[in-house]
Amino acid sequence: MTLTKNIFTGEYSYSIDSKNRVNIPSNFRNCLSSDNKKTFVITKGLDSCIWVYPLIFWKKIENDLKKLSSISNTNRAFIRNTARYASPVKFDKQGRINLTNVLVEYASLDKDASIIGMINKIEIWNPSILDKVDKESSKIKNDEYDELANKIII
Amino acid sequence: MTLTKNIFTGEYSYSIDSKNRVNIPSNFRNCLSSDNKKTFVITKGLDSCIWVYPLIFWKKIENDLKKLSSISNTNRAFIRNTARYASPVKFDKQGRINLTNVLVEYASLDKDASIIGMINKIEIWNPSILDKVDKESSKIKNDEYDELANKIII
DNA sequence: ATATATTTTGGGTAGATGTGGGTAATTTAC
DNA sequence: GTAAATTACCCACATCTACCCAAAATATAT
Repeated sequence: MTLTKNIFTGEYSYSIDSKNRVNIPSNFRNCLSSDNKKTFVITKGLDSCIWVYPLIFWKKIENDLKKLSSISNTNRAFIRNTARYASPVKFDKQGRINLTNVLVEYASLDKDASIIGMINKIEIWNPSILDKVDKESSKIKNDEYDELANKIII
Repeated sequence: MTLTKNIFTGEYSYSIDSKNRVNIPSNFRNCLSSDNKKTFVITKGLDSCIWVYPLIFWKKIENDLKKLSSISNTNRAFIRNTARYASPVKFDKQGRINLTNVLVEYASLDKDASIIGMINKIEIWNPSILDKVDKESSKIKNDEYDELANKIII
C-alpha cells in the first residue's frame, strides 16, 4: 500500500540472482507517479550502497547540475561523481531491474539485498554492511542530529 | 466516544493473531478525521514499542524529511532511521492492521498487546514490557520532568 | 431478560508477488 | 565476417497477502 507518490519508506529483503537482477518492492513500483512508470535511475550512493532515483527526482538533480560552472574544481569533481555512475533502468514484467557490475561491486552485493525507502530515493544494501553502518551511526548521534530530532517532531 | 479529531487517549488490550494482525480500538478509528480514514503509518518507537501515526501527522514528517539534503552524513542517518521502519497500513473490514515482522520482533510482541493513546499518535506494547518501563519511569522524575510539569498545567 | 447491533477474533481463498530458468535478440570480441 | 557473451523478454511455479465470510464476545436497546 502506498501513500504519497514518489515517496518511499520501509525496509525489504530481496535476493539478487546470477543475472544481477533484483526485485523492486511492489510497494515502491506502485508508488511511482504516472509520468514515471517503469523507469528509475541507479547510481553510486554514499556509504557504499546503491541509490535508486525515481525519474522525477533525477531530472531535478540533472537540472541543478546543469547550472554549475565547470571552471570550479569542486564543481567539476561533484558533477563527475554524480553523473559518472548514473544509468537509467527499466523494470521487467516481474518488477526487477538489472544492476550494473560496477555498482554491484561498489556495494559489495552478493546474494541478498536489503532495500530501504529513503523518502525521495531508494537504497540497495548488502545486509551485513547496512547493519554495520547502522551500528556506527548510532554512535555519532551528535549535536547536529539532536537538533534535527528536535526540529522534526516525531 | 471520541473528543478531538486525531487526538488519542486511553488504554486497551487486544490480541495479535498468527498473521500479525492487531485490532485498532474502534475509538481510535472513529477518532480519525475524514481525510485520514482507513490509513495509519506504523514505525519503530522509542522504548521498544510500535508507534502508529495518523496519516495527517506522518505527512508532516515526510514533508520535513524531503527537504534535507543527502550530502550531509547526519541528514542521511536521520532520514534512514526515520524512514526505514515506517510502513503505511490500511485497516481491514474488521478494523485490524498488519504489523511487519521487523516491528513485531522489535517490540517483542507475542499474543497480547496493550494499545495506548499518546495524544497525536498511538503506541503498541508488549504488556509486560510496558509495565516494566512504566515502573522505571516513575523513578526518573527529575528536573526536566518538573520543568514540564510547571509549563503544562494539569 | 431478551433481542439487536457492534466489536473482536479466527480462518479460507483468489489474486498478487517473488524467484528461477529458458530462449531469442542484440551487442561485443575476435 | 563468425563466435561468444550479454541483455531483453517470456513463462512457470511457490509463496505470500489482501480480502471476504463467519463465529464469538461484548455492548446497547427494548
